[in-house]
Amino acid sequence: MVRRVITLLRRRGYKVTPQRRAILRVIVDSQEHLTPADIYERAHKEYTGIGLVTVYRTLDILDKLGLICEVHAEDGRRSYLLTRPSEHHHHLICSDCGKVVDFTGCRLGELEKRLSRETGFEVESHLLEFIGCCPSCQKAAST
Amino acid sequence: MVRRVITLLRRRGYKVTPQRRAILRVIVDSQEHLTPADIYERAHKEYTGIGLVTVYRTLDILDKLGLICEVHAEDGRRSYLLTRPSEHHHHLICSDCGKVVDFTGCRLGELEKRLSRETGFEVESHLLEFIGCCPSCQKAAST
DNA sequence: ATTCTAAATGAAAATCATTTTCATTTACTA
DNA sequence: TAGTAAATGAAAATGATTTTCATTTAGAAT
Repeated sequence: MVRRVITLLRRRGYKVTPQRRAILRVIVDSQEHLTPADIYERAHKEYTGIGLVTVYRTLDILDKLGLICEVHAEDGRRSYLLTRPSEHHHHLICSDCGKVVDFTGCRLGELEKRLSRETGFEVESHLLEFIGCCPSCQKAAST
Repeated sequence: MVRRVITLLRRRGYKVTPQRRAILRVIVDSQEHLTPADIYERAHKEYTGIGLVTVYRTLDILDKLGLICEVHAEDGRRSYLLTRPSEHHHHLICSDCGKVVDFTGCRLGELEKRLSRETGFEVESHLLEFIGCCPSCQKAAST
């Protein structure tokens, strides 16, 4: 996984630095969505010589290459998640603990067509997120 | 419209100040989505003795009461729009000029049920935004 | 009408995430 | 192995939002 991304980076003319490796490893190893600060904290343990700025810059690149994707947190902060090879997907976010579950199959093509027809917009993309309470937080809440 | 909101504010125990009236009038008079700074600027013309902080605070209240709703801008800034009485609606946002068009009828109930079944989440709400290019920006772009 | 009090306000400072700057270092090409 | 453009880190800048706190005020109570 990391190897795949590294190859892609090189092919696109980006240099592969220890910082970028560390950041990548953190993202790949985690199944959660992480804020830049989270990633910094973890990567820093592995490779001390790394700055938060570099994390931001690397995340920008990875995002641009479509290797990670941004999650809109409710408070406006951003966080990132590794893009699954399945491409087009959306998030189901727990409003309590922040856990993120991916899903695909949004079936919004029909709606998109309708909107184009009715408004004249040329639709480029969409953002779909469900907010809810995950099973373990439901359990915790009922205690 | 403004009157309706003012009544609601009073009923909920909020005081009706000239600042709040000015902010309300700005929001009701505008069909666009406005950032807190936009609202401040306009309200300030009408009622000079108003601060940006008060705008933020008032927007928080109006949002909490469901009278306005937040729009996720792509750059992470927020902006607000009067909630139409039609309730549940979503946005179609022009990536070029930022124009926002509301729409209803998202038909996500089916998907929501599927997600609940598959993940055990208790879905509370969802966020759906389409990003695209509005007719006038399309025209401008082809010039 | 006047008094009273909790709520609301504004100015300034604090926060906090993110971006920019710039001098230094480094990955990779030739 | 040397040369160069890209990458880095530290610090400063930015910009939106929030907090603090002393002062004012809306609206209830008298």
